Amino acid sequence: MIVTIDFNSDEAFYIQLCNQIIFGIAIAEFREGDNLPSVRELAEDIGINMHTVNKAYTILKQEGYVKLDRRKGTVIAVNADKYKAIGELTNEMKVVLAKAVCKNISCEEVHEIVDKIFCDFSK
Amino acid sequence: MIVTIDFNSDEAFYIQLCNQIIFGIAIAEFREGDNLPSVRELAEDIGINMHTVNKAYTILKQEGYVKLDRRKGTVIAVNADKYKAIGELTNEMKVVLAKAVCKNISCEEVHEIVDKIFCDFSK
DNA sequence: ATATTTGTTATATTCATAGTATAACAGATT
DNA sequence: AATCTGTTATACTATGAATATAACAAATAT
Repeated sequence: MIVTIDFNSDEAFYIQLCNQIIFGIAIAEFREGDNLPSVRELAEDIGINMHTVNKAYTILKQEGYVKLDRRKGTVIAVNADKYKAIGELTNEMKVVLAKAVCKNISCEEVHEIVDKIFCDFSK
Repeated sequence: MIVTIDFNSDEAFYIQLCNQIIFGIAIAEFREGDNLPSVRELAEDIGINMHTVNKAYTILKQEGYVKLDRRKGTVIAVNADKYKAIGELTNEMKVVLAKAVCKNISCEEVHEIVDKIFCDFSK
């Protein structure tokens, strides 16, 4: 998978990295057990500092998307604490859906968007 | 509506303000034409600086949730550019739903969460 | 008319975070 | 022994968040 950085974005580099790797897992381009490039290698590839990549990896580890394997390095390992995940998802959705309601987007229209996104992930 | 600030949150004050006011519109606690407290009054009430409140109001104006009425001050006025709103909603949902997919949350479970949140808004 | 309130703008300061840079360390591999 | 992994420490720069004081134009109220 090709990880890229938008240097003009107002989003922090380490956030962009986290989101792209999570995206990669969602579309199954990264699979359980796959190892990510080393912090130094990835930093070199995309032209940013090693510590910024390390920060992203550390967060992904805390949030249960990867783990450290002393043999391979950082590998994909999703800790599916579903109960916790649903709670976090609900909170994030509240903010997003409040905007939708303000803009007169209906519940049915949201469902359509959800279906479309899920469909995109599985192909 | 009572606007509050979580001083221990890692979210910026002005972001918290924006989200709460958007929330207030979504649950119809704020209605079209209602006027918000003045920047100085609200800042005084919640114990933060005037400019921080002004920053939130400026963003809400840019994103089409309020407008300036020279007579009343800042009033609720939702600019429902639905086409644009759906595009923004879709982008925000992609990030949130990617996490959901990683954590094995199904499309149906997301629909249930969406319904529950929409239900909460309309009461 | 005068005083007050509205949002807005300008300037300056403090503080936290993001990102970079160089260096070193413990485990594991080659 | 040399090389790779993530990790930690320290230091620096730049940017944004939040505060503080001050002033301005437009509208309102007395």
